[in-house]
Amino acid sequence: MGERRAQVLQAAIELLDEVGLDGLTMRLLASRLGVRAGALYRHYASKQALLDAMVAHLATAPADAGPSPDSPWDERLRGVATGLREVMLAHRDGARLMSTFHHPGGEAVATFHGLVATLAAAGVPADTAVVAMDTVLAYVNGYTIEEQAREAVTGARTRERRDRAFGDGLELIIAGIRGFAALSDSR
Amino acid sequence: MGERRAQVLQAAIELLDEVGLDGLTMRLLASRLGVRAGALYRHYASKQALLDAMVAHLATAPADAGPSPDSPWDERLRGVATGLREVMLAHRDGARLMSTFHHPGGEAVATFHGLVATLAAAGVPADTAVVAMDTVLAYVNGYTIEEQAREAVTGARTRERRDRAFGDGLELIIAGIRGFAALSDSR
DNA sequence: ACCTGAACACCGTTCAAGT
DNA sequence: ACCTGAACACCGTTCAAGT
Repeated sequence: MGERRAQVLQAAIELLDEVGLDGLTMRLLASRLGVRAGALYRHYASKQALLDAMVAHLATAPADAGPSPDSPWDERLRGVATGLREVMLAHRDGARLMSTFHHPGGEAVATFHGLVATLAAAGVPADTAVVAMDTVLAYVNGYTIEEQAREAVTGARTRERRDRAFGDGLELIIAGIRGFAALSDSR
Repeated sequence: MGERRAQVLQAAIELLDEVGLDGLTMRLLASRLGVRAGALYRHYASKQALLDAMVAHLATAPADAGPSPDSPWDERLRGVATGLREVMLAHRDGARLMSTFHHPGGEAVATFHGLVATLAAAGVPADTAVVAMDTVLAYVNGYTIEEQAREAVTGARTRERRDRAFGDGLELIIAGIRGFAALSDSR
């Protein structure tokens, strides 16, 4: 059934990479599919619904391939953070697309809670574990949105340099989490 | 000379609070001023130029009133971070507006370097100080963008709760900076 | 100096009607 | 099931011409 629907979604993602989020137009997308704009509304109720579907699809991409679930919490946290950034960087304006509207897609909630549980098991108090996750996610979103915004204007900065800068900030936050954990450990 | 120009800018900011960034239209703005859309282009070369002017104006708002420049670095850092969030929260879609395009407006660069210098003077190695600032700014941007995005959809969460969550994450990062500083201190 | 009128090249969305 | 044609109510932007 949702055969054509999937084709529309894929074409939309390809078009995103070509023209960016602002250039992504129902009319242009329709012309790529050899169809008039109105026809798209048979498959998606609105442009917003299509964008939501794109986010959902990109978020369930290669997913993790991160460290195994029984690795130490800091390694798992690094895996989630860099994985999330990777997903965002995989497509033009990916960070802006994903951050603008994400009622966190089900599976994301699961890994979130799983990681919070891991932190808690590793000695981080439960509420601090939640703060830690929220902080890391805000950092990743903020860093990557800026990264892609710059990219569009004044290129420069190799991927290597950006990876290092991102990792440095992440280590800073991890060190903070460790400090909090140690603090409540020795009470 | 730039008399009318300032009126246009102010009307644009008021309209932003009323209708949000997506509702802010050259035609609607013009009608608020009792004028046709084309007339606005005598004062701003494009909508983008007007948005840039809005960012510049909002960024130089109440500014800081933060702790004095000879306070300890962590207090100053808290001041800058909460001040930045405050500026963004002061207007509807403020975070999105400011993050989308900010070639950092001159004065912001100054406080940035000043704070890096303060961190360095407090024993943080110079390069770690830069990482610390970048991390804090990414965190503030990421946190506030999400905060305002949620606000538009599913209200809830009192201002108090949001302030506390923001502050908790900030303390986590500050703890991380402290750890880095102590690490290189004792080498 | 500032504005109008009118146009140009676009948008998202709807809906009868076709195949 | 899927698409066309055509419309509706919008956009940003330009530019002669008016005062």
